[in-house]
Amino acid sequence: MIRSHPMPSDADERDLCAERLREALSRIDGRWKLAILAHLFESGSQRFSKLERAIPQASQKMLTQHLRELERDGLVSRTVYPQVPPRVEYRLTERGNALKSVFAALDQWNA
Amino acid sequence: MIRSHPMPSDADERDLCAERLREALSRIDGRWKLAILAHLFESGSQRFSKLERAIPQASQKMLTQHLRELERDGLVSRTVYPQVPPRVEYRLTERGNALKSVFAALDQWNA
DNA sequence: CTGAATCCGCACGGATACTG
DNA sequence: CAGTATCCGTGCGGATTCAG
Repeated sequence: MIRSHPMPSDADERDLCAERLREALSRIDGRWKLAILAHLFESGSQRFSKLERAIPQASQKMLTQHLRELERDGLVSRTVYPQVPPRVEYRLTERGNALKSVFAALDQWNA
Repeated sequence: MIRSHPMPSDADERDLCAERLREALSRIDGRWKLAILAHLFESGSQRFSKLERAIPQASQKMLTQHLRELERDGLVSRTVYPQVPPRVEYRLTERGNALKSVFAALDQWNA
């Protein structure tokens, strides 16, 4: 008989683990995401124009796009203050802050 | 007077740090690198054909290419046994093994 | 001020065929 | 067995323009 829910083999476990890690990495993958996160780590919260001036090499499009992805993945929160001119603040979520330990491990490995 | 070797500002430090982290990440970035590393973590050492069968979704080209990059970056060592048919073994270097702590941190964050 | 929309080039990865 | 070599499609990121 062929099981509809076969026992996961060691190979399956390993491959799934690699896949999950890749998924995790994909959330911080992007030309300017680390730079964005670094600025938010340091300042707690930044409005859009500040980030723009802080990372001048990044185009407006990429900044917006990366911020949207970071927001979608729950690493960054976006707050719009209803006023003119518009004002939007980005800050790290708890999950975003939890990345510190990952970066610490990575930095240590890198040294 | 304009210094030829200006003191690095906090901003410079941060940006450089982000750059270094990105460089570190780039070494494990690649569609199949994590899968390769996972197999090597588990088995210690694998020959090319074994990896090929273990990761059938990856094309031969990508497997070779990623292995070359992992070797160039000092994560994996490549040993050729001069015989016919040829036999090549890949194994993790110390630096490659040291990635375990990074993956552990990443996995914990991911949970 | 904070975006959205569009066009474009290039690098990455996939498919296939060939080689020592 | 363990690769090269080649072609090709897609997606990411950059530059520019428009909008609320």
